[in-house]
Parts: sequence; structure tokens; C-alpha cells
Amino acid sequence: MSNAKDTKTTKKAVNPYDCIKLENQLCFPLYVCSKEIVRRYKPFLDELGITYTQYIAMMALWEYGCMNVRELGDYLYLDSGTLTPVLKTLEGKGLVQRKRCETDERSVLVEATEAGMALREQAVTIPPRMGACISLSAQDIAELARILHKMIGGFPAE
Amino acid sequence: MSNAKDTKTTKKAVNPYDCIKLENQLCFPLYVCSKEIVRRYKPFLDELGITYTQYIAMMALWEYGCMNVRELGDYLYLDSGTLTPVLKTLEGKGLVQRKRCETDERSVLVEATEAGMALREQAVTIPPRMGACISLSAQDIAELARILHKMIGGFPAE
DNA sequence: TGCAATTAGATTGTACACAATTTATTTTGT
DNA sequence: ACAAAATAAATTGTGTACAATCTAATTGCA
Repeated sequence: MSNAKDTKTTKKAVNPYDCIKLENQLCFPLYVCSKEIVRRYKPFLDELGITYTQYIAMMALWEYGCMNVRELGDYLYLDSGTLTPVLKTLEGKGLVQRKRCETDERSVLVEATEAGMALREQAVTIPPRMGACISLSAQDIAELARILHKMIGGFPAE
Repeated sequence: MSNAKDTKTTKKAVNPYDCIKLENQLCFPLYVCSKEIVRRYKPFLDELGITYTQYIAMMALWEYGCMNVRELGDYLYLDSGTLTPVLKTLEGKGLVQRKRCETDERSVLVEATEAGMALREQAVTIPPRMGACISLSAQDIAELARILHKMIGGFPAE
């Protein structure tokens, strides 16, 4: 019966490149899942006439009401370089209103318009329909959510 | 002691909009984690002079050698609209070679050049350094990988 | 054989993402 | 009070992503 040392010495030689095999990366399946899910949202979001990025911006505004661009960006993990054109597009569609904050002219306050709020009625039908493309058990989904939130909370500060 | 029916009837009323709260979406933490990890690759990839998309393309070529664009795209979940410019950029950097397949002129074969293969020596230093920004236990990482692969394998065919 | 259907890659157009910079405004420290 | 530092958005430039379309080459099959 082999002891620990034997087990080690008889182990197959480790490929020095194993660590950069695509299949051994954590980032790659994350990247693929994220893209694939966003892509599969498209047919549903087309019904609402918005994109995925516009959708998560609306979700934040539906839930939290008026916010400035920085707060929205902190929440969505998006910077002003991304948000400014997204919010201008949503404004063009009549779904949000943008206005300078009166007490701090640097800030731009963003809020869903009446039409923007009304869009939520259609949006509620999306998550149950999207469920069909997620082939995970309720337990796996909960586990996945737990781990992802842990990862997000654990990124080193910059 | 309340029975099942009581438990149900005394439960707090469910908010009809719960299902479109950002925090209840699975897609959003996936999207955030993916973006955040790719973003944190940047300083390391800058040393190699390539982007994340170029990096995963090189990983595939390092591991599997010569491939046509479709095969590479199948592997990376990217279409020719994304890959063509990425591969032309890598070709411009002298890291890959592109040439029409002789037996099927529709195909373009892609292969890492000598310089492209040499880049792998630098690339092996990235995964261990990236580990510092993933705050998960080995068990959580394994669990996350398992669930993500399950999700990828389970997307409905189109 | 010959032509319709398929396949492969490139192109076009739209929409992010983000780093870096710029402009305007506000806050801080003296 | 006021100049320097900090903050908030917007702008600019580069690089994806992907749907839709286009062109060329190959296959299938009547």
C-alpha cells in the first residue's frame, strides 16, 4: 500500500501549461455564461424595445427611484462612459428623465418617466420565460447566486 | 401550531415586482463577475500586449494548434463578426498566422506563430497572480465551475 | 451534370465597456 | 476668502459582441 510520498512520486507528470488551458480557467465559463444569457434575453427585450444594459438600468430605477449617474453606476458596476449614452438613449425613448441636480450642478439625476414605470408591467413577464433557458435545479441556482455574490463582495479594493 | 394552509395565508404579501428586482436576477451577478474579472486581467494582459478576447483565442490555439475560424468560434462562443477583427489584430502583432485552407477555400486556418507560442511562457504567470482577486475557497471555486459548466451544457439548442 | 441549398468567412451597423482625458462644479485646508 | 484638491459627467478612442447581410466556395440531389 502506497504512502503519501509514493502517491506523489507515482503521480503522472503535471503539464506546466495546465494552468492556462481554457478548460481550467474560471473566467472563461463565467464569460460564456454571461454573454449567452444576455444574448438569450434579446428576443424578450426586443418586445420592450430596449437592450440588456438599458434593462438593468431600468430595473435599478424601478426599484430605487431617482438616482444620480454615479450612484446608478456604483450599483450597476458601469462608469459614466457607458451610462451617459445609455441614459441618453433611454431619455430619447421617453423612458427616463435626466436633469441637473439643483443643489449640486455636477450631478445629473435620473428617474423613470411614467412610460418608463409602465414598462415594468411588461418586464415582469420576462424572468419566468427566461427560466426556460436555465437548466439548473433550484438548489444549484441558489448555490450559484451565493458564490457569485461572495465573489463580487470579495474583489480587492482598488 | 399553524398548518400548511395557515402558513400560507399568514405569509407577508409577495411584491409582484420581486421577480424583476436586480438583486433577484441570476443574470446580473454573472454579468458583473464576468466583467469585473475580465477588467482585472487587464494589467496582466497589458504585459503581454493583448486583450482578454485575444488571450482566450491564444489559449485555444496554444492548446489545440491549427483550427479554422468556425472551430475556434465554436470553442470560444464567438462568431466571425467578432473573431475576424480579433484574429487580424493578432496577425498584425505577429502572434498568429491566417491562411486559406487548400482543400476548402472557404475555410481560413489559424495557427499560433513561433512568437505566439513563445508568449505562452509569459502567460503561465497570469493565473496564479489572478488568484489574488478571487476570494473564494477551493470548494466554492470547484462548485462554481461545476454549476457554470452545467449551465453552459444546458442552454437550449437554437 | 447542374442548380438549389448549405457552409465559411467577411462586412456592416448598432450598442456597449472601459481607460484616459476634459470641463465644470464643489469642497477643503489655510 | 481662495487656491488646490476632489468630485461628477461627458467626451474620446479602442476593442469587442452580435445580428443581419453579402460573397464565394462546396455539397446534395433530382
